[in-house]
Amino acid sequence: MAALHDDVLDALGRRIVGGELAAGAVLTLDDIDTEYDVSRSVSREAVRVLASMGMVASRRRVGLTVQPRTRWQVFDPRLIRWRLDSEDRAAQLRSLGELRSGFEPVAAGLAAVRATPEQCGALTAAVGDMVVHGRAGDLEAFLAADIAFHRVLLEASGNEMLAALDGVVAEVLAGRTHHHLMPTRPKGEAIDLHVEVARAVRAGDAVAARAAMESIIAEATDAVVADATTSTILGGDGEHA
Amino acid sequence: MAALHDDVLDALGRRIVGGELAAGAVLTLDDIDTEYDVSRSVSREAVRVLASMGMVASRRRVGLTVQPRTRWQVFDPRLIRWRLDSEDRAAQLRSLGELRSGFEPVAAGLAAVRATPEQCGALTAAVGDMVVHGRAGDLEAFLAADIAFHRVLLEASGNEMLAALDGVVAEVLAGRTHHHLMPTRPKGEAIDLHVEVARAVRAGDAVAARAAMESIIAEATDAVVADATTSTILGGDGEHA
DNA sequence: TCCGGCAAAAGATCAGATTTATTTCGGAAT
DNA sequence: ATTCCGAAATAAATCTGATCTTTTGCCGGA
Repeated sequence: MAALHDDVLDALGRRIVGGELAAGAVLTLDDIDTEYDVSRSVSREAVRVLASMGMVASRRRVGLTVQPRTRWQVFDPRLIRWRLDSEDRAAQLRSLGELRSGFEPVAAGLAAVRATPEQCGALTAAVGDMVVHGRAGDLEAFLAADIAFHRVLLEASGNEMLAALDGVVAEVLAGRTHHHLMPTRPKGEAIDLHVEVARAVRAGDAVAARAAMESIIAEATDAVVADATTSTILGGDGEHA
Repeated sequence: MAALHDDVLDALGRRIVGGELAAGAVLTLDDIDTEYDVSRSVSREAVRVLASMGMVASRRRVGLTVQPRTRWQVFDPRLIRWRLDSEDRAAQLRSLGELRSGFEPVAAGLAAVRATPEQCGALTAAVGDMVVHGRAGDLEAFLAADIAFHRVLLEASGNEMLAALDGVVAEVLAGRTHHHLMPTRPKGEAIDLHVEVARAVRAGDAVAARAAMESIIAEATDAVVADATTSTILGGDGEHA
């Protein structure tokens, strides 16, 4: 399973995100052919995708110009992944968090109106898992249940654009857990809020679902901010290269 | 300015969005070469981008399989445009509207905290234009000012993902105006709310900015719903095939 | 019935020809 | 002598047709 052009795409994407290839830098297909020892169509296909993400622009006689960040399609999951893997991680998580505070309450409100019985069941099941694993202190299992909960909720919103953001939410939750921005044992009140969202959705209470979700996000934001403050006091968060 | 592969990409994208090529349908590069009378790398590059948007998946010996909608990268501006140009327009506008009700209030709140003096000035100027053209009943000029207002606000949020949604908002606003989901003359109260957002941002009042923006969206949603209801009563909205 | 190898189908890759936009150089007019 | 215009040179993307590789379905034998 080679996927040569995919390798080149990934390598170039990371170099651009990482800043090695800054905005305004120019390179040619020939450079890429030589550097990665691939043929024309391989470099071309990689570059074509990069161009479709707004990261480079190609002009005859000039070459490929790296575009400024304002042109990037920042909702592309690949780009999000690259940024999360780079020194940009903190900024990316902050952006995603702020975004989430906007759309997740809306999704909760819509889900209360539109969720099918099956989705209500899945939501309840996920909450049950969160309670169990939260009490047991199994962070990975808790994370999985948390991700499942939010995924079902977004899907139940009946809005395909909100549903498409499930990957974003999963990344944020996973990032928080794996970079130790979570308490060693999930807080009881956070879990209670998830229980409340599930209840409100089952009851068809959009206002309550929305309010509970807003509290979840607010609580999460506070937790991250508190941790960041602590890290700063302690002299860094250990994430920078 | 040929851009052969871009033509093929556009044609294929529209066929998939339009439903002519439904999920599960398979086609081969050879089919594309023949049908559009282009050579391999042209079809390949078009397909590569389509694959990066989650619309098709390619497998050796099988060909290109059109993917179900749940796999699509629905935040890709190209896909949004295709959907807005297709019979899917109503659903796309609804999705975008719901999404907007989530993130625009957040953006307003952040802008109140982060907007630079220049951005405050641009916001005030845009609001001024809205007032003038709204009173004059010049819908196109009003639309342009409206779009400018929201663009500046999103940019002032200091969050590049929110800023990247400016195209989405512009499409929604333009779609509403051009498909006559707006009153012939913009409502005074809607304009007043924009004035209030600008004032709150200048004053650094995040809570007020957020609240005013929520009112703007709610007002807009009501207007569209009211129109849709009227259209239904009148026997259809003219958008269905 | 099950296993292994053969052959075809289709995507993946390659080397090379073509097109186009920029730049530069030469000549003429000022 | 300088500036302006146009044509030729050139660099780089774009496109083409052929070749390679992998996957899968089929067939024959155990």
